[in-house]
Amino acid sequence: MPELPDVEIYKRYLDATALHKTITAIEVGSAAILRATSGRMLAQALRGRSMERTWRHGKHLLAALDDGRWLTLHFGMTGRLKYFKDLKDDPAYDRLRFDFANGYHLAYESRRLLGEVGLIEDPGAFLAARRLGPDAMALDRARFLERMRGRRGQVKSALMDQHFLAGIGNVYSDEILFRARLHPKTPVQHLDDAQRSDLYRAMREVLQTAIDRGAGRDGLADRLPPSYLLPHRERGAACPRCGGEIRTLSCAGRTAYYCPRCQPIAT
DNA sequence: AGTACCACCTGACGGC
DNA sequence: TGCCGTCAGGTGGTAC
Repeated sequence: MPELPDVEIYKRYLDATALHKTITAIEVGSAAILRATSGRMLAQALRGRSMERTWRHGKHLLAALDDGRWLTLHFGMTGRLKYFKDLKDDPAYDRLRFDFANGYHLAYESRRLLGEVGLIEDPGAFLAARRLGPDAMALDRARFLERMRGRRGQVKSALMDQHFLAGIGNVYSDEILFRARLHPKTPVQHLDDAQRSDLYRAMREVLQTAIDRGAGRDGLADRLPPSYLLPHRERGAACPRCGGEIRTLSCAGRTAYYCPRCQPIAT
């Protein structure tokens, strides 16, 4: 479930491995992840190029090529990156493989084909076309509160709405609401100033902690503080705060996990 | 503007 | 054993 912290880790991984290396070829394992481009177009555009720097906005990872164009990577639900030397280490579900002049390879892996890789000219236009909201970690408190002022509906829906805020999905929104002690269905318009500030603080704390503890790699739940909901995010588990039973409900078409005692419904 | 629902996709899992 | 429905969840489209 690559959300903002996971994609941030992928960004750092790409920065540490694949930057400034000449691309000699690409191998398209599944054209389904290429929407607006084709394997042939992509191969032609990338051959001889290198990625020079990266940018993350929400769940999107953008890589600037040395000719001014940009590669866009979105990971859907199951996407990740793997840098490796020996082709026998090529992961299953490798959908797009970059081959570099140094003999190494970078695989864009995705079991379910819900992600997307593309080639664009202008990152600003790309983000605007998708009507993405500001990145959740790049947003200061004043701007967060300002956006919240015009918002109605369930607080969990707001956190997950990429047009409102970019980067938060189902899993981290549960954690943020748990830490802020807010019921997922609390109407935004019923939150007072103190609650909105708490929500902002919880959002930053959760996203930063997940980044610091190495999101995007297996076993994150074991590395998070035991007081977090994520290690206990399953039906029937005990709330790490009050010992009550973690419950689920349906919100914005997703399954939300929460503690009914710590996160009472506020109306 | 916000919500509900569907589709996309693949693998895991429980029921029978 | 093996078939089948359901679920996982990010996104985008549609209808209301």
